[in-house]
Amino acid sequence: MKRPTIADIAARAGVSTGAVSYALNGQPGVSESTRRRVLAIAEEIGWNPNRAARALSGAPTNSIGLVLRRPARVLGVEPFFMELISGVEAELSARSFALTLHVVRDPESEIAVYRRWWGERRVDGVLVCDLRIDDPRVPALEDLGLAAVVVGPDEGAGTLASAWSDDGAAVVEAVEYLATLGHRSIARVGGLPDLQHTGVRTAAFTDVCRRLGLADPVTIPTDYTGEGGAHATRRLISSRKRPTAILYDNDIMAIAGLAVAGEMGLAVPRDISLVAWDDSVLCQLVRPPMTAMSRDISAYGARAARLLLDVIAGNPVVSIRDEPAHLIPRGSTGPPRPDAGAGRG
Amino acid sequence: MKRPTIADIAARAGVSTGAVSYALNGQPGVSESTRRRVLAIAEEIGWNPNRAARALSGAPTNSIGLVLRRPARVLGVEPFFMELISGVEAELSARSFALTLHVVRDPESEIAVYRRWWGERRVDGVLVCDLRIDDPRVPALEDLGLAAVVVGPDEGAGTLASAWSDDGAAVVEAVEYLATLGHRSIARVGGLPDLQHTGVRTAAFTDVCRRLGLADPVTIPTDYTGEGGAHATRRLISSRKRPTAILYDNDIMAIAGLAVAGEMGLAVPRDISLVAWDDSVLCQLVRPPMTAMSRDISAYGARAARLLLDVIAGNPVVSIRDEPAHLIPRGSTGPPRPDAGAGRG
DNA sequence: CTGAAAGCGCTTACAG
DNA sequence: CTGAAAGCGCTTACAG
Repeated sequence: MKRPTIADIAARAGVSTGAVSYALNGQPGVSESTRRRVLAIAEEIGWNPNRAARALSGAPTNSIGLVLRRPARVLGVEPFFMELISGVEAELSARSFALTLHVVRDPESEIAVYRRWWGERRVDGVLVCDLRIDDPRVPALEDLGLAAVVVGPDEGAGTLASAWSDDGAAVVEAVEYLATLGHRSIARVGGLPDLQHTGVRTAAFTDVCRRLGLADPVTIPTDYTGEGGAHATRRLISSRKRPTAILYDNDIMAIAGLAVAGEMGLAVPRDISLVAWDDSVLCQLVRPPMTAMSRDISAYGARAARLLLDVIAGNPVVSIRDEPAHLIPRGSTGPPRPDAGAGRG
Repeated sequence: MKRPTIADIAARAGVSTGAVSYALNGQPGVSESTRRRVLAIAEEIGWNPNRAARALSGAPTNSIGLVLRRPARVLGVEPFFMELISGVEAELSARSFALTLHVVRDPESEIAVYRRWWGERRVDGVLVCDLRIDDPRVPALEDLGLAAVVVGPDEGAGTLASAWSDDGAAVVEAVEYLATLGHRSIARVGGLPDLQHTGVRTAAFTDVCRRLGLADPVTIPTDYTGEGGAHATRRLISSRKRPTAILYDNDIMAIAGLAVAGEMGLAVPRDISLVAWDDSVLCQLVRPPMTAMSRDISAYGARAARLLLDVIAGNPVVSIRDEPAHLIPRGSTGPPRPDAGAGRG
């Protein structure tokens, strides 16, 4: 099939291509009757604007970019990203924006992709995930002047807009819940330690444990994988001061931890309580079902996408703070046994 | 920052923009020394080709599209798609191709997106997933002449190229394994029944059960969700002719089935054996770990992407048949108890 | 080997 | 309200 152009429409309608352009774009400069005629013809011959031609005349490309830098096997198993993408998509498709996705290996390639996209005029803006401490992407994006929204806490986002929730408040909720159940020794299996939001959670965890007078707040850093979670759980369970409750930074690790507890002869929650972060259906599929910090990830994605579209439209930059994750109690948490914890025996 | 153009390079090098273009694209028409000078300047000023301008001159857009039509919550929890995307990406980024992703609700929108992409010249080709019986997308794509590769069995793919594995062979392997363990009554919890690959599996399942003289091969169709899998499992376990083994069409449903079996007082694998399809890490995180049909999904994605690039390049259309999934035995399968199965009691 | 020019399909001041 | 024309940044025959 040959792609119809505005020249075809102009010929049929007996007007200039300029008039057709005005009519199609709802600009003043054509009579109502001409506009209607043009619109009808465009519809009839199945015309679609050639993006390249529009972009060459300075129009936005109507697409945004997302670069992910987690290993493929983590991406596959982490429901987080796909849920985020679903939410982003819901917002974009309503406005006929496209999402361009790229998976890279290292931070340098990530910046190189931004530069290339900017140079190629391939995207109007980007969503930035997994912000790190002193992330070099922030100044790079600021230099380029590429519209960008950080999906994460605004700490370290520089002049870029950001959309996230208060992870610190969520950590506090989880710890206070466990403390109320009677736990005095709570450990945490954390995500990648150089991520900004991991830092936020770790700081909040340390603070609230101190404030509540709990045992030394231990956080074991991991890479978010099931193996990482299993390994950390093994270490915690076999440590001299075994905690009575563990808070995990995602749900894959929590479920791995549940299996490890079973292997090591501990009953959940009688001997140890486990709390997952992120509440994908997995948490309800295991036995006992996992108590989890639940949040609407696809809503985050939608919110971030909307913010990015605002930034692209030139609206003033504001950062959005979404609702924090909230605790859904299920079977994996309960009061500690009076004699539980190797530190007390 | 202002984007540098070939005019900038031409001015610096003291040649015409045409010469710059030839030099940059490795075309004949410029001397070696000029080429080197041009390349050096382009590198120095950080030039990137403006995609829009190139596309307007008929160049490919160097991007491919993928439209997904599963509900957002399924996408999030199904490791399949993200793994597929990882594999596609691995192949694309090596050649500087971009992936444009779109999530839609119904088949009509899916075709509308193809039409729009084609009209806009937004992508050079598309990857088509979840092919259905008499899928209207196939003739639509054939009409448009948009390069396309079906990720799935070639049944129903028409003149489009396809890349998939022999799901039938895999089903046979699973059933023969269970039969060898002594199972005579095997049921299946299938995926969406109107998907082509579900049909292939169902046909193979029916055939092999008949060939081995097993009990009536029952397949319960589902929507691939954990709830769907749980519901189907409940039905099978409480049916008068309770099977001694169940084969699931994905791993989420298998894990849901494992939980249901436990709730209903059945021990796995003593009372019932369960086999998952797709072997994400989830299968190893539950207890007992799940026997699963394992396949390298990201390799499928890479293979399909490579094939699509071939099609875009105008190479002859060939369909690829990858290695079938193969069985990884774990703790969720074993011999049936002599008295197991309500049909025998 | 090189330059000048047309053209891709749009948008948008600029004249009428 | 409308038309003729320039321009976006490339590519590519066409002359020299």
